Amino acid sequence: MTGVSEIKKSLSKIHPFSEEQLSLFTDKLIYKNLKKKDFLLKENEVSDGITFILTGSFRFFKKIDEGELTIKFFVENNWIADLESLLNQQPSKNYIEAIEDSEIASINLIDIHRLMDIHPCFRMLNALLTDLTISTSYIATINSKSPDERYQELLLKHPQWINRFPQMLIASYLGMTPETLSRVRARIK
Amino acid sequence: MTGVSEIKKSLSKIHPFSEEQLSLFTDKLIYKNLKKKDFLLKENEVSDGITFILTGSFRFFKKIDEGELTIKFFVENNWIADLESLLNQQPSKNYIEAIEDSEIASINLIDIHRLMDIHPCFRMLNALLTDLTISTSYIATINSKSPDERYQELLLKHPQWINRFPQMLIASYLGMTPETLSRVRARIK
DNA sequence: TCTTGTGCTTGATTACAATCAAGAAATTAC
DNA sequence: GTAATTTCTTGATTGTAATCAAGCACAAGA
Repeated sequence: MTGVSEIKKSLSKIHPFSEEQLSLFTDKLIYKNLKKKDFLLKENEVSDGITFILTGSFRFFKKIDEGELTIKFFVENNWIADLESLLNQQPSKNYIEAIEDSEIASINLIDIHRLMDIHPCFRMLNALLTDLTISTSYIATINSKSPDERYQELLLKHPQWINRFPQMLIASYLGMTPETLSRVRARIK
Repeated sequence: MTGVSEIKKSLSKIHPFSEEQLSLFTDKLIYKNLKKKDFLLKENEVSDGITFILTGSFRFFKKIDEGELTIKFFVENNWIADLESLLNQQPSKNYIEAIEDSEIASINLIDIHRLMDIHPCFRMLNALLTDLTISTSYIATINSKSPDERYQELLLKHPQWINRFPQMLIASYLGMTPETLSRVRARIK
């Protein structure tokens, strides 16, 4: 039970790869278990590939002054990476940390490039990158909505996150203090 | 004078393409002139390629409620695109508008793919995508710095922008009202 | 089991940017 | 070149989220 089928399913969504091609890809995967609070990537490290989350969850955050700013959450059956660091092979400005104990499978950038060289169709893997970008919607929400609206938007888009992750992290993601989030919650439900 | 040399220079920065390869690329370029306030991309359109700015400037923004949120500025000798729309070929949630009269050269996504199929080294074009992402630093600044600090950071990073673009756009980029920016400027210099 | 610590809530206060408003300056249009 | 429109500045006021603070709930650890 390596969870390889979920990975193949994920790849099949972006392109109708043949079973043989899928296996070429999954043969390159490196499996790992991370404990809660382990880091997948730290500031100044260079991201060396992309990681599929088999089980568990992660947060993508940035250290600022004394605090931390949570930029994204990632849960099982999704790919995760620091795009800025990965594409230009430059030191990351961010952290990726396991929120829960997690099982992951990673593929190296070098192996991805080799695959692309062998089968041009693997350039379709680029489509995976979209989910790794910071969406303009997120910025718009943070920037122009009230705390109440931001929370309600999260309730709509990712209701599962709210009970799964500590409120301080949710608050950080929504760009407000834990106190404010607590009051928002009291107001809303 | 097509400005093709600037484009070759830009490509050479990401990979040592041969002169022949560079020409294969530039042969596919489509040139165009845009007037101030013309749109390169509008909401719900699907981005069909990437564009090199030969002269002029653009702003990447999103409509929110009654207003607009400027997310990025782009000036000459840089590539521009809506990554989210381009990679997944989905309708854009954003606008790209010329701030000044501009000359541009665009290459189609289909042509990029063809190039990648012919010469695997063209997969290095992916490195161009980094500049098109929204950086976590931007979010951190918007989210955790005071208006004064945000302005000073812009003074350091992009001093040329401040006189080149209208203050209402700068204010929108810095996530504050034009009134606040005006007061910040009065305080700071 | 008790202790220690972390996370969450609630309260009081404060700081500060948004808003509303009006006039000046600058740009655009005719 | 003048009029018209938009942008920028300055002022007064207000709303609201951050901050500071204290107590509670719960979990982890000894």
